Amino acid sequence: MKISSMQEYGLRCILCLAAHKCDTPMTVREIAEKECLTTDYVEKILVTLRHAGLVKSIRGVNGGYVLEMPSKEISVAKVLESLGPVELGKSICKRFSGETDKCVHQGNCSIRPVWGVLNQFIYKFLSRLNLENLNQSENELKAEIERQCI
Amino acid sequence: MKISSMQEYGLRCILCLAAHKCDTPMTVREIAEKECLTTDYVEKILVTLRHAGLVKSIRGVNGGYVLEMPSKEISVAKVLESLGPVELGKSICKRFSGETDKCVHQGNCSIRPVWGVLNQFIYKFLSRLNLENLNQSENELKAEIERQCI
DNA sequence: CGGAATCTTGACTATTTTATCAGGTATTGT
DNA sequence: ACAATACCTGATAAAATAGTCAAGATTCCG
Repeated sequence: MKISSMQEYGLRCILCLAAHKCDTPMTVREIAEKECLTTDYVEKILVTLRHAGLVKSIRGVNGGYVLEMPSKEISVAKVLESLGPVELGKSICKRFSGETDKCVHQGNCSIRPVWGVLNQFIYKFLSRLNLENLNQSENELKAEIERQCI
Repeated sequence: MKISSMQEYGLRCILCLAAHKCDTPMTVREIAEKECLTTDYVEKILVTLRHAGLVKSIRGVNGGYVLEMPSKEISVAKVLESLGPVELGKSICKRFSGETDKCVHQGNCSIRPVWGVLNQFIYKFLSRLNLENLNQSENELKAEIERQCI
């Protein structure tokens, strides 16, 4: 059970933009240096985020990337979704091994509700969190989440 | 965000064993047929489950696999854990990209609590569920989970 | 005993996901 | 205009995951 590295790194990159207070856009190189990633990889991630409408690019000298909207309006769920699937069991029930072209449990699958409930919780949780929330110290955030969610 | 196919298929296979009421063990072939997987793949999965002490094998003619303990005592969490990681962000904070040998956010990572809370919820939830619970119709289970968990 | 049924193992191949590379295109400042 | 800066794109390489194959070991039964 894991998130893809694109999702994790993408979240970090966009968080970089959210934390960047200056008016000037942030270049790919700056983000890459901050996160210790290669510029090529950061590039790729940002292109995906741009296609999802979460960041926008400014070309030319002094160009770079900025958030498309205020950090408060960008939920973690949106960021992760744009970089890959967020639901847990979804892909499995669509991939089938060899012999049949539909899930053996089509009619009655007792595993489905397990993923269902988890997905619902995960999605709700990630939708409530936005980049502004994440833009505070680890301890503050932890406290806030625990107060709010448990 | 996804579970590995080994985890999904492994859960299905051990669920097969749990649902198998006869005294005789179930052969790899029978499980494979029921789940529409190849015998080789089922084999591989069962070996893993055996190493985790969740099933035991009986060799020779009339052999096969049986649960190592009553289905009530086997939690879904244990099954999934034995087949791969269950925690979400764990592997990411240990994999690093290229340039440094430790996480850039070591000291103060606001993403960590996000995975932390999710992991805690997921783990609790999957620990409460056992194979006996799953061994009922989709609708019954769904009702039970929703009553209990939300 | 001897062979059929069944598990056991490890190496191998295929597919998907990650990450890099290199060459291209757009924009801006001077 | 033009050179510098920075985004854009598609091909390719590397690594991880998924799935297959083949030969071996163990047990049962006649």
